[in-house]
Amino acid sequence: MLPVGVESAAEASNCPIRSVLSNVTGKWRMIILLALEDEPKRFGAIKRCIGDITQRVLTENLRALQRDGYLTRTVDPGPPIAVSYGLTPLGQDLVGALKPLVYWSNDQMDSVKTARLVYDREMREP
Amino acid sequence: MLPVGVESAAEASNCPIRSVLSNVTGKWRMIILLALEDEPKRFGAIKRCIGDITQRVLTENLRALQRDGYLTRTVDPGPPIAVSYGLTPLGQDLVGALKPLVYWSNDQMDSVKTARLVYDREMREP
DNA sequence: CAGTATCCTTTACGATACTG
DNA sequence: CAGTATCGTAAAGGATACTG
Repeated sequence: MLPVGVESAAEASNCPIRSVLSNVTGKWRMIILLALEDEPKRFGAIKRCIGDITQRVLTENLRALQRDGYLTRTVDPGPPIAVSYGLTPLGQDLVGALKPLVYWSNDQMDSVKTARLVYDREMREP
Repeated sequence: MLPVGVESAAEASNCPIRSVLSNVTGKWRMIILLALEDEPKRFGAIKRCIGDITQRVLTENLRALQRDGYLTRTVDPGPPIAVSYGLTPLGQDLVGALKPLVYWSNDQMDSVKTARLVYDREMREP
């Protein structure tokens, strides 16, 4: 396996997990990427598709994904203005690598929830 | 693909990404799981292996991973006390699903860093 | 429609000291 | 050795209002 440790702060930028993967994790980024899997979508469509994300946070996360090269941003000045976001080839590749993990999460959701119940019960009173 | 949207807060607990995967992401959890891939390790060994994590944060994240059923915690009361952490079968399975993504991050690290440079240059002055 | 701007709360993390 | 306790900082996110 690849090494997971670093000895200096400078070295952390050479760690793929710290420099690449940590930027895809977080609460919303995987969800946004998956929302664009099938076809490009406009800002409002992405927001409605996800449901529980605010406009400000969606904008912020779209920018970060665009910066890392996963998304394209296409502006059709209207009026009304229409901005469309789509996966780049790199983004499509990432989603491909991400999907096994998403399916795994779906398959093991019950196991994880059960584990939490057990832990919370056993740890409450010794 | 699985749906990524929710319409209520209660519904979010049925979303595998929100309820399972989001708990594995974050700055340290994948790194900790990978550090235990080959064999169980004691607390101090994990800390040395990762390098740039504090004792408090390591404890916190180990607890969370244990709670979700990915880690076992075995205490050998000393003195001196020795606490060993290892992957459960569920945890091993998760690491298996995680590795393709880690290798992908390693392979595409340069692409991502280049994308960031391009974005930062182009967005500085229009 | 697709953002910004502002304000506020929560969460994660870092640093350090102390303990069975 | 493997924590816990305390304190402070920084990043992420939520709510709401405003704009070209």
